[in-house]
Amino acid sequence: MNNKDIADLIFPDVTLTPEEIFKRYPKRNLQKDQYVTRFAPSPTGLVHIGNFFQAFISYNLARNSNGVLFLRVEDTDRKREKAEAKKVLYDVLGRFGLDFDEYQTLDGKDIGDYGPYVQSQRNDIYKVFAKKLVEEGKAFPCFCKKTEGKEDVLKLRESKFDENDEREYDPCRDLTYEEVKKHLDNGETFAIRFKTKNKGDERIKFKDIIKGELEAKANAKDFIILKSDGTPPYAFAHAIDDTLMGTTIVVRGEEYIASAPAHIELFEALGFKLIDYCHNPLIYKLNEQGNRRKISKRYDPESNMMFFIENGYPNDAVFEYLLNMISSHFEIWRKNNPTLNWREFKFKPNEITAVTPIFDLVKLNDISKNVIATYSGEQLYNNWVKWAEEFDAPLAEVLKGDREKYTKVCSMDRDGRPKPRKDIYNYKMMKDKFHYIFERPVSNFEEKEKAKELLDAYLQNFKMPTSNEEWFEDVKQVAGKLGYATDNKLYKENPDAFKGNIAKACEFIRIAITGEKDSPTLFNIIEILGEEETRKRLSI
RNA sequence: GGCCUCUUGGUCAAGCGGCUAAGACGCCGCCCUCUCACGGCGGAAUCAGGAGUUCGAUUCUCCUAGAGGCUACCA
Repeated sequence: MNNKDIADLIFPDVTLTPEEIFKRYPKRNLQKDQYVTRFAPSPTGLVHIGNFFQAFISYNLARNSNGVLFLRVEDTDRKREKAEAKKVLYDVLGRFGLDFDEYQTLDGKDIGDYGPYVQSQRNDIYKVFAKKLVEEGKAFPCFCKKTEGKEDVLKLRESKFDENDEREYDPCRDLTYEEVKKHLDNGETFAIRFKTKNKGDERIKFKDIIKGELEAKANAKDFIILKSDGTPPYAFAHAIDDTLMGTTIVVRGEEYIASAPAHIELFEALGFKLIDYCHNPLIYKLNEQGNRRKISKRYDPESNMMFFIENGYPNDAVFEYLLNMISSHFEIWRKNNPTLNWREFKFKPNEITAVTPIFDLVKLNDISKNVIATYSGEQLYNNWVKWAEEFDAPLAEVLKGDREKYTKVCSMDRDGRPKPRKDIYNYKMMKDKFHYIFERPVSNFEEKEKAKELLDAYLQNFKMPTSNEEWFEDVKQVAGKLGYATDNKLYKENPDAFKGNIAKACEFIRIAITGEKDSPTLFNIIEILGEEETRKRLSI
């Protein structure tokens, strides 16, 4: 009895051979610089910014090289699988408009020739290769008790710390046919483990596109390739799928560097060609002590991509921010090409920054301000309404109730200006920003008497201005008569001779109308509010 | 415990053996006769520490420290 018999014993249903599988996955027809990349998330119920970051890198590599981008859903961990999770994944991807060349639709239709693009539908394929490895003596059935969950693992690890042996050979690695049969007859379930050929003292060199040449201890562990429920863990699925699907470059987080030696040994055992790895840094945040820590879904709302949607950041702002983290050349490129779409920016995988970026909301806000500054008032209005329809329905009704008015609000200090205002970084903040448009503000004057004097005088001769210049002339006249300086130079030379300068006079009007000391050009606001409302606000 | 990765101003960073060590965000000051914003000008602020290689190290090597990752029938 040999390995072939053991293989047939444990995989009686598997009749296909790897060759037959390969026939279903013909080699892709590619030019030499075209990349085939993939996004391979496991559906967890949210899209994490770190995963999205990888997706976005892959997206750019594929698009910039005229290559192929596909989506593969890695739903092999049934314990973590959540209902609706896949829907969430597709929803978020769709919102950001990341389009894939190949994927499976939500209702289960495969688009592309290399499917199924969902791992839970590929179990038959994995088994064929697992059986082959068993036949060749490169893998074996293991009947040991499972380790499950983090706590098990921690305990296991502690017990291992005492041993100096680098090998982790499994007790079941040399079971005879009879022993396997006996376990089976007892009704025991089994997993399939890879049988490492290493002894624990070998070293291995491998290449990472971002980090360069790496060296590490070679794998010396009989790791699982098929769990007892018949599904493969990450390593095995990765080897099979990325080979069959013709991936040319694997973008994944740097937490996988440590397991790369195991993956390489697996590829070799399967007779597969190695695929280029591109281990990108994880995204971090700074904690209170100033240390880095992985951005986490528990404490950092911005780790969830929905954060940006809910707060109304334009997609392009998020993309530009991500690009900024991917490559420091982007910022310079952007400066030199202020009007081009970010999609025009090309980068090579080896140019991806090797150091862990820290998520910086302030920086994102700055980028977002610049993106929003390129919008016309009308565009901004439309985006605002679209956002509000989903996240602030009452506001959406108000905005839609007077399209002309609110388009004007959005146009203030924007349309017809070579250098528009840059103080809006998301749609959510706009309601607060323009609160004085929606309702009369509370006005707090530091010098109420003086303010009233000026406002009364201004109101007395008030007529709706037709231009900014006209408006300013009116204010100057009224203020001048009351003893305000209309010439700032004169005022600076001798401030005591005046009640204040024209800026002071404007401040009173501004506070009366907006409740704020800062606002867009007052003339525009008066124009939007209309004569009646303006008069009301001027009388205090 | 072992293995691996990373370390330039507050943050993001350029640099790839020879520089007064770019630039961006943030901060501060000045200018721009309504504020804010925009814009312009200017300012403070950085090579984790220690050895070594070299005529010369931010750059190469080693050590130390710090941060992070992996060490699951999770990805």
